[in-house]
Amino acid sequence: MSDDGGRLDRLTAMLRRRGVILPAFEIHGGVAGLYDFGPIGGKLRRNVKNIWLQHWAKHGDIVEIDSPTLTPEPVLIASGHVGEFNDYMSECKSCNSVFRSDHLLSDHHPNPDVLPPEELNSLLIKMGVTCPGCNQNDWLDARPMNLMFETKIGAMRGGRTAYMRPETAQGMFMLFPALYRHFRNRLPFGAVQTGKGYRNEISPRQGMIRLREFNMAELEYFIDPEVVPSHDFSKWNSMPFNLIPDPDTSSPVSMSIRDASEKGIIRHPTVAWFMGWTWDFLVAVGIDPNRIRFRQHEGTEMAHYASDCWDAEIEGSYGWIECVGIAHRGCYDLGAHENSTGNSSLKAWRPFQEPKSVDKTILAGNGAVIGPAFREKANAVNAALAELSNTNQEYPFQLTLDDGSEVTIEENMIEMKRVVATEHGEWFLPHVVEPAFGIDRIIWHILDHCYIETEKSGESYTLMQLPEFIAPVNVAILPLMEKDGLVEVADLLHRQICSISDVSSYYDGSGSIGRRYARADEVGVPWAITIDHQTLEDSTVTIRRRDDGLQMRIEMDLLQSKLATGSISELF
RNA sequence: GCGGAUGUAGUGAAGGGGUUAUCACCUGAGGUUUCCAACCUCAUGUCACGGGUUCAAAUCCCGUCGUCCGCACCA
Repeated sequence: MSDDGGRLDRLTAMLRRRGVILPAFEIHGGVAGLYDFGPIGGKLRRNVKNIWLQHWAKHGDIVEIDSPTLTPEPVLIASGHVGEFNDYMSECKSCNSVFRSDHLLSDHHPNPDVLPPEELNSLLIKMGVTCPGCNQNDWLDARPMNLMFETKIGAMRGGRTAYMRPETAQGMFMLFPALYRHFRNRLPFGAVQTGKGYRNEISPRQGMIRLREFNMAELEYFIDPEVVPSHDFSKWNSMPFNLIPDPDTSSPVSMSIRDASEKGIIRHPTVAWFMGWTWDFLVAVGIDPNRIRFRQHEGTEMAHYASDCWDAEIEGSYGWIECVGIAHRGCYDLGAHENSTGNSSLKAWRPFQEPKSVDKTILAGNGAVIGPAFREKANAVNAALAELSNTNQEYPFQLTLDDGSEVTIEENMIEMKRVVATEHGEWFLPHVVEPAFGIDRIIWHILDHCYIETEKSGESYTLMQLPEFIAPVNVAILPLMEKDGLVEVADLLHRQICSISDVSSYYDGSGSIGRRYARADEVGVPWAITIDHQTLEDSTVTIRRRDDGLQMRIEMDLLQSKLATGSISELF
């Protein structure tokens, strides 16, 4: 937290005053961790989301989907969220401090996070673990702290338990079969989704940084783990990234992502490739490139699903904050959903280069003997026999079944079978690389980085240097005075500009012209259009550039066509 | 969840058991003004919510909720 002389306070006050971002439900007292996007903020978020979507859509193999926020419990049990977000907490009876039970036991057990609550309780007593606050050993029973919002599907009693989704990713996994068909069974492909996620944080702090309801934007990119990807890193070659690898393997470096990938610091090329695209996106929407770094998760902090994870962190008024997580999730999710449902539609087909002829001899059970001998276990015995690689057994031998039990196999139970088959390919679980963006945190840092406090004729002056295509309002329409027929011309121009798609304008006729320029600058309007008496004569207006106040005169028709094509800046 | 601080116009602050609650900026209306926060006049609050004490509460007390800081927690 840098001492910024109150800049953070002035920025948040401005964001409230101007309707960018403000606490939600304030007249009822407000709720921590819930924020409104006002008229300016709402459009800003829309623009950021649209650019994000377009950033991925242009790859050609990534499509947008949308799935419910309300998620039935079994989905989140399968994904591991019900277990993972159920950290157990122990409360000290004498001083009421609360700690994570597994953290208290970290010196007494190799991995206490796997223990059930009864063992946590007994181990706390047995090991004499004392409260870090008051040094007493007197604990209430550990109870789960579930960070998900729970609800019921079904209005009456006995509905199904559900949760508000803690991430959007599961929706993409549920849609894997539809995506696989959509892409004609060919990997790699991806799906993106933007929307709300929910986490019932214990104590949300730091404004927009930790929210209870937040905007996320996630991409799931499905790949074949056996295909070595050939990504083109050339556009980032001359651009060293600030990398903070897992301290166990390497120390912070500044190097190109291609080199980091080739040296194995980034463990998978596709992760490196998405780091590049992530960097492009962040810079495009107005994040200061010098205040971006990528930090690799250490083994211990890696989420339950990830095999490598890099966070894009952005430096702002709250220090370095992780705003994007790029995780290699392996086949964890698709496998987990297959296992818990028994459904096998989450696989992809990998054809062999050449069809494989399989000509092998296997041990097959003789049904007439095995059936009567093992009865209900007969199927398991046959399955275990089929998996035996050694067909030259000495009889009798012990066979281990899937459930761990052993049976004795006699020679008369067995028939040698020769199997001839042609295999054209195989089914496999795709791996997935997931870049997950915290939209609110990114928007916060855009505002933080673009908020400029300067001086103008001795007075303090603020301006929001948003990139043009992010700006919530594209142009401000300002009649020099509200009389002599200037209002009518200005109002018509305003409505004409608003009818151009993806262009927004606001009309401002109150106060001096300088004051109105200042108001527009404060919320980052890139262009201010002034209607004066000359406009009435020749249909020209002046256009002023936000960042330097430079003005030029232009015909209204040309202005509109330039706005429609987003090419105003070419005029200067 | 614990401890401390705190809640007064759109924003930021001052005040404080007594009738019309201050200040600055902002915002709106009118006037004035021919291009960078000019000026003049006027307007906007039941002082977080609920209860209590009192003749009288924005002020004192209790509770609730929120916010900030510290602790703890945190993909």
